[in-house]
Amino acid sequence: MPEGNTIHRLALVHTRDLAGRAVRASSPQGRFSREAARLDGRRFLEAEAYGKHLFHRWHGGLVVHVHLGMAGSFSQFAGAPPAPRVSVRMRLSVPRVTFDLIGPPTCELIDEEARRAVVARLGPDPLRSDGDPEVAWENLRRRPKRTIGDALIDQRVVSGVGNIYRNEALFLLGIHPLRPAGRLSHADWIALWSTIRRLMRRGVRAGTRTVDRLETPHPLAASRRDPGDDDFYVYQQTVCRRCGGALRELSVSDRRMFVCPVCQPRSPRRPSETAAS
DNA sequence: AAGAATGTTATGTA
DNA sequence: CTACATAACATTCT
Repeated sequence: MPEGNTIHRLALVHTRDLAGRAVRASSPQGRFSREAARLDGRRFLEAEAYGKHLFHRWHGGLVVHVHLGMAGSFSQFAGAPPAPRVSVRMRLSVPRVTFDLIGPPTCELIDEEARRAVVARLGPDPLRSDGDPEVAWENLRRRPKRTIGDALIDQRVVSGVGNIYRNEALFLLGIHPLRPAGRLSHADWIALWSTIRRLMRRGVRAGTRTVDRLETPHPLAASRRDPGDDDFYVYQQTVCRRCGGALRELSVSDRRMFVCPVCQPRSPRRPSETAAS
């Protein structure tokens, strides 16, 4: 699988809910717009992933912008679609398979300028070849008092990191999520960046990342609550895999985190790092 | 069966 | 301008 900037050729079959009604415009967040519905029968040129965002470039400089949100996924089905849902159905031009976009995602038709505006608000993506850890490091240093756990899922700092990745990455590096970002050394950050990238690559392989997942025919691996759950080091676990002690559960940025109080000290272990700011 | 969950954003407050 | 909190969104799983 190529590194970052993955390009796929797609064809949009239709944009309707599965009951056949035109996709509705719902909340400001759930932007299934009528414009998107007008895409019927026309073709995408390419698709690109940036962080958690998908951009399907299209004729006339238009771009279909998709975000899978929290529960969203591309699901594959054979034959008749399941119960009526709001969905966007697309057909890949290379493997001839139909996918449905299900969940509370956004799907909107934008132009190239708006696409650039979306990307401009995002921090570097560790999975992309243009993802620069130094840019993220600067983003981090601009917010030294924030906790690293909070900063990691801020898409303006780094893009693509969600709650599970931050849990796993901070555990692997022995960093407490409540440690202030300013207490991380540059070396800490570089290690964190590559750990995140490694975890993301594994996620892609397991089928948790949308665009790349289309290349990886493992539909069963797609559900997070399927067998893959056992692969988590700390997320939703109770015992530390490193020291065997009990994990603690705490809320960071209003989301659950699992932390080993022994292996993830709140202050850096080495006294020399206390000078780093 | 009610509640929580992988995420973002609009809104308010400090 | 930053930061923190809250609710809302649609769906699935516990």
